[in-house]
Amino acid sequence: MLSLSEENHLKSIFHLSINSEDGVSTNSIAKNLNTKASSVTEMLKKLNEKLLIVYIKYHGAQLTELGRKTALKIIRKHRLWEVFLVEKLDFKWDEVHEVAEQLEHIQSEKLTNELDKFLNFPTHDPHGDPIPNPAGFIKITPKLKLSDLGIGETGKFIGVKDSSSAFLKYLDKRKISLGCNIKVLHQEEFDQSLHIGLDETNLTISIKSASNLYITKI
Amino acid sequence: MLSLSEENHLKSIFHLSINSEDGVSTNSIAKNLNTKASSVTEMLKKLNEKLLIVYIKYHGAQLTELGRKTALKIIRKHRLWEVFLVEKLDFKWDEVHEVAEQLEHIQSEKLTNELDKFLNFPTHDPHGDPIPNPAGFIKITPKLKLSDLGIGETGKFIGVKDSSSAFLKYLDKRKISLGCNIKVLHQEEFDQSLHIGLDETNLTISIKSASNLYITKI
DNA sequence: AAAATAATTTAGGCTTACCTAAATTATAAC
DNA sequence: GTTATAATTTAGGTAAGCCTAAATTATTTT
Repeated sequence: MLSLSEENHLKSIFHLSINSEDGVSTNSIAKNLNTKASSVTEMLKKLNEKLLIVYIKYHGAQLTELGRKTALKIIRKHRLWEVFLVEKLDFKWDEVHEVAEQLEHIQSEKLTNELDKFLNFPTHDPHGDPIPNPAGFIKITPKLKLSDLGIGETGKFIGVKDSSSAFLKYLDKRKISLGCNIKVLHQEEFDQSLHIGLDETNLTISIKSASNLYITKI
Repeated sequence: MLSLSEENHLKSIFHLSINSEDGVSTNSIAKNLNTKASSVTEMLKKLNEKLLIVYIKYHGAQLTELGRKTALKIIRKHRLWEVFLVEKLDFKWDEVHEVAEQLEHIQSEKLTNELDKFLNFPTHDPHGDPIPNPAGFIKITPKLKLSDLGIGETGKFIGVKDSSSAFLKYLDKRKISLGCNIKVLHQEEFDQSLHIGLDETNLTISIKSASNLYITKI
């Protein structure tokens, strides 16, 4: 079993890996975790010993397959809890992170899988990020925005990019809620604003708003 | 903010206080937490400093009002999570404890109170123990068993004493589930078994089973 | 390519929360 | 009320996870 700090380092390396082909640097991890480089070095040695990363002195760290799976299991929990908080406990999308950071470390496979079932096996968290399966498998697809759709296409609303309270209120007022289907009906030439069709109503949103909505094609 | 270990010590002292008028002994806490007396002594000094307990060398510890409230807030979380696990995630009553031990340490008042609301403000956990309110207030009432009711009285089923899997299956089969109302219709003189009325059906249960069911009078 | 700068690691400390063994105090037995 | 026993505390040590400052290695500049 991994310590809280080990888990956090793994997660950090995973997230930082996405935008970097080779090893993740000591400094970037330190910045990410709000800690010092020397502390990170220590931890990298330990994770290397445990075969979770490959660490070469002065050349950063890379996750092994085991490390990747382990990180994704933690991320799975994080994202499931985020869905729970938003869908069941009325948290706003910008309030969930801090709590999910704690909940992701709870150790109980049964808990995680039952939660998954209870939430009806969600595929994405409220920020539009995909939820790994129990084995730590994830299908990486580029995040699609509503503004990426062509006329006539339909997308399922899975998350927001900017989760400012102003934007969330904007969505609330227009009854645009997580999971609803949005069809792009027409685009204004003048300002690129989009006419969209929701379950019941049609409405117009700015291109700026549209590029703030993550969707999956249907 | 308290550390995990501080929280566990407080909780332990609270539970051990119930069956002892004066201070809780160092040894009993050590036994309860699976740790050594010397470690407990250290912690008692610290909790005393923080005004959570009154600790007198060689004479054990007693919770202060602050310590009691603090302990009860942790216990509130523990019991709410137990309800969640049983009611929403299909955990059995004997599977919840280990997970609730972890969940009780999550820090977020919003989370706790939203969970409470989501669960519809339950008054008791699946073991029949009362759930403190957000301020850490609890009404201590002796645990009432179904076997304590008189003929004609009705109780709400709030928990079990022995949560062996055999007994839980017994309840399942008879559709006796948490929260249902049970009316005592008649008692056999021969073996003291009870005829009881459930929401829909009537049935007979042994006195042994009846004394294993915690209820609140209605 | 040497020098300057930046990144990283090492060395050595600190705190928390444990531990064992020895010393001290309380309690029970006589 | 001593004495034996049990409970508790103190002293001193360990591991994890953090830190600062100094030393080392990489990288960038010139």
